[in-house]
Amino acid sequence: MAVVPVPVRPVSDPGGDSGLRVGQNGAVPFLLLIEDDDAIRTGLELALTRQGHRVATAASGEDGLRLFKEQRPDLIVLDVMLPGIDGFEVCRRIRRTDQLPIILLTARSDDIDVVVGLESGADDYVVKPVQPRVLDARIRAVLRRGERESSDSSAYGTVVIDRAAMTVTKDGQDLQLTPTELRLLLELSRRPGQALSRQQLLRLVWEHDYLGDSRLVDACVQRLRAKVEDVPSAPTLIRTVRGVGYRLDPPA
Amino acid sequence: MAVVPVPVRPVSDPGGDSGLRVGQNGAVPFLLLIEDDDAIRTGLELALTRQGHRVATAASGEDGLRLFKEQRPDLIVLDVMLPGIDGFEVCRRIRRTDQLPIILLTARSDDIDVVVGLESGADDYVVKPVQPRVLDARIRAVLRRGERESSDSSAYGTVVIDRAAMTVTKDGQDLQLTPTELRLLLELSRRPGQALSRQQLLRLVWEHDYLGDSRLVDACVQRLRAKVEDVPSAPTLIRTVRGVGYRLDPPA
DNA sequence: CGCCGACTGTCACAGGGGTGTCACAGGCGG
DNA sequence: CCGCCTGTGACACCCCTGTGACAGTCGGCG
Repeated sequence: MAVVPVPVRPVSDPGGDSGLRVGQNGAVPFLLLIEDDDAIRTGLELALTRQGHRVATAASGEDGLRLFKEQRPDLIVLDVMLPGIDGFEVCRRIRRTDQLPIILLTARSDDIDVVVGLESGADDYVVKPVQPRVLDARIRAVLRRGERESSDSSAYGTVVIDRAAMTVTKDGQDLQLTPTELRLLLELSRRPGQALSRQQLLRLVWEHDYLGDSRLVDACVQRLRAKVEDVPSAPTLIRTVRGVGYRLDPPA
Repeated sequence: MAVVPVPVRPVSDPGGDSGLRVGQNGAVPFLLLIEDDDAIRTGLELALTRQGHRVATAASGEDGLRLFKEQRPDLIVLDVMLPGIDGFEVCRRIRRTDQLPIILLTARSDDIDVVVGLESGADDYVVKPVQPRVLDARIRAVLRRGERESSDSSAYGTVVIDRAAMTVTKDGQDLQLTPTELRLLLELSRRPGQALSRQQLLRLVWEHDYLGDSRLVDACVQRLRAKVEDVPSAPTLIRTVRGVGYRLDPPA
């Protein structure tokens, strides 16, 4: 029986991405709000700005498309009922070339509209009236999804852990970790800076409660250090916490 | 773990066709539906199956988590009100280790719930009662984000995969791949650089959940390597990820 | 300052498990 | 009827892994 020992990334979210994926970690999201109703537009702009976004606004589909091309926002909040070209069409035109997240905003709550909206390429569909904090939550959810897909690897100095490829590289070249070593490193890297006891590591990596004392964890840590550390005898990544266990130090 | 009274149905397959549906955006989505209400669960399972998904179901949070670990679905539809651990908690636990899309499903439409739900890591939040076609549209919208826009042809060194022509060439001349070999290579190439477990590959290429251990995948990989690799005994394209499965390396 | 105990690092080795490989039989279509 | 593809089981090999013993190190205490 071939038990898969390490969590495998779901197949539906592939590794790299070729589209432009803006909105980095930490950076302030830059939104484009396209809405023709002055009151709603101003109100939402204010609310979203308060919640920490940068907001550009447009009052028509044409303006919206133009502004989109100029400014390259991270996300678009798009009203459906617009004079001229409507929201669905704006959405489709943008989707012909770009992949950025689009949230449709509408007063119509017909199910068929939801389906049409989502099929024209939108990522979410929100019905007015909407609480600003709800819209904010949905914006963050959509942005979060994008970040997840583009960055599923973490770096510790020159050591890079790629969870999708299930590989660990150091100075760009592949470290040939064994399955157990990889699991150990993945579990440690899931909680950077946090000390994990041998007991915890046994449960997490070996999946059995082991009360007896053996040098199992130590031996595996040693082998891992031999591959990961610059100077295995003076480890800087996988630190020993005396009396407790081990801890993976985040990069300085 | 305590035995849960409600039986867990592993997988229901949308009947009928099993042709080469690798052409466009790939395989049938595999969903996990976690919902304790029998009527709703059965209804949604039927509806989603009709819409072309493969669906596994669970009636409690515990069952859901267990099934999730076993089956590795592409997406989870998760009821919030569950006996035992609730949907929010299930969501958070899954998010501790995995990135797959999660859609929360609930009868409560309080704004605060939406915010809490999305912040616990969900990708979308749908209020019951929901039209199956709306849920389907939202599922597809969420999955669409994760799909890499795969071009019609991609090159891996001297090996060129032409999705339109459904041919694979090496150094310009046609490799006569068998249907299964072709599907395997196409599935791998849809996620370059991502390690896929044998179980995932069985689901994607052979479309059945096979828990027993046979050398099926290995044998097919071997045959594929014999045709694709320069030195089949030292593969550079289809790499083995020990303890996990296989991975198609993107060109350097 | 030095001793002592407890904890940790290190290593070699034997056993086991995962993977590559192959041959064969059944299935399916030409 | 024939040939190709495909799934299966067997088998060997190699690497991984757990274990125990021992040495080295750290901290505490007198």
